[in-house]
Amino acid sequence: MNIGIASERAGLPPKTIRYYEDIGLLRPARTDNGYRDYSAADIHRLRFLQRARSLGFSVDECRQLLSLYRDRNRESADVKAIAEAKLAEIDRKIAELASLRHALRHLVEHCSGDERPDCPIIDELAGEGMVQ
Amino acid sequence: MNIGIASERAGLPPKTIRYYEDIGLLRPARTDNGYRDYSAADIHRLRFLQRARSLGFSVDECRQLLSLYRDRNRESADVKAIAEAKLAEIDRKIAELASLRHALRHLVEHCSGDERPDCPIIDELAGEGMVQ
DNA sequence: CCTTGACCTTCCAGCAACTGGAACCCTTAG
DNA sequence: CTAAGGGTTCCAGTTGCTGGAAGGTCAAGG
Repeated sequence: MNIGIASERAGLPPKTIRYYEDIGLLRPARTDNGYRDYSAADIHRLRFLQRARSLGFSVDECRQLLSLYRDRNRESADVKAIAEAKLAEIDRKIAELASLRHALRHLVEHCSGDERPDCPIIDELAGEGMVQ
Repeated sequence: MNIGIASERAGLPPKTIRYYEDIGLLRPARTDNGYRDYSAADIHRLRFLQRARSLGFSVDECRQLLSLYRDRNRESADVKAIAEAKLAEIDRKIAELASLRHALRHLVEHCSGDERPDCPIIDELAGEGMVQ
């Protein structure tokens, strides 16, 4: 199966698929003319990657998850640990964004947003504002 | 004032300050020996950048804000527009992370996390799970 | 048989926003 | 005189792709 079809089936752009091969996430066969030739198992692997990436796992975490996937003797705790670490990371990011949002919202609410030059947002950025 | 002191005063690493100069965000004087020489105004500018960056503005948005800062005839609406766009972007990111968190949380809760190999997280990633 | 177009290949560069490191210069204290 | 602790430049690497150039391959149509 050529990369175009694989791309459709996996829901990933061809460029991304080649990139994943470059960094060693999969190694499809080649036909005589040098074209990549994807098997059903390759597609499976690509879909696995697509799902894991869209769940926020880094490429390196995907690598770990793939090797756990192939390991018939894995302990589910190993997988859970990765997922939980990712969950904690997502929580941290959400908290950070929420606090950012809070500060920015405060500034925006105090700015008249008209044709006059007085602007509490600029004042705050310049270090003269009332928000710490 | 040397870059080390400027770094302390501005709360930015020297590397970052040099980088900001590289991309044209400021242009400090130089002393005879070639060292950068920061004025009080330079420090002010650096602190402005530090605050704006930590509020989530991109370097390019910082550039716009800086030019609005220097423009005595600016309209506060211009600044407010940038801040509001950033706020909307933050909201989008939070929503995306929240949905990610939801999906991941669901998976983690269904994984026993013990020494057995059965793992709903892996199953889902492999496309055999019950979560869409 | 030739061409056209849609594929495919490789490699190189660039995005954002720094960060690390090498190789070197300047200044000052012991 | 030397060593430490500044400073300088430039190059490379980070993450996860993405765009583009230059060229090979293949099937269909004139």
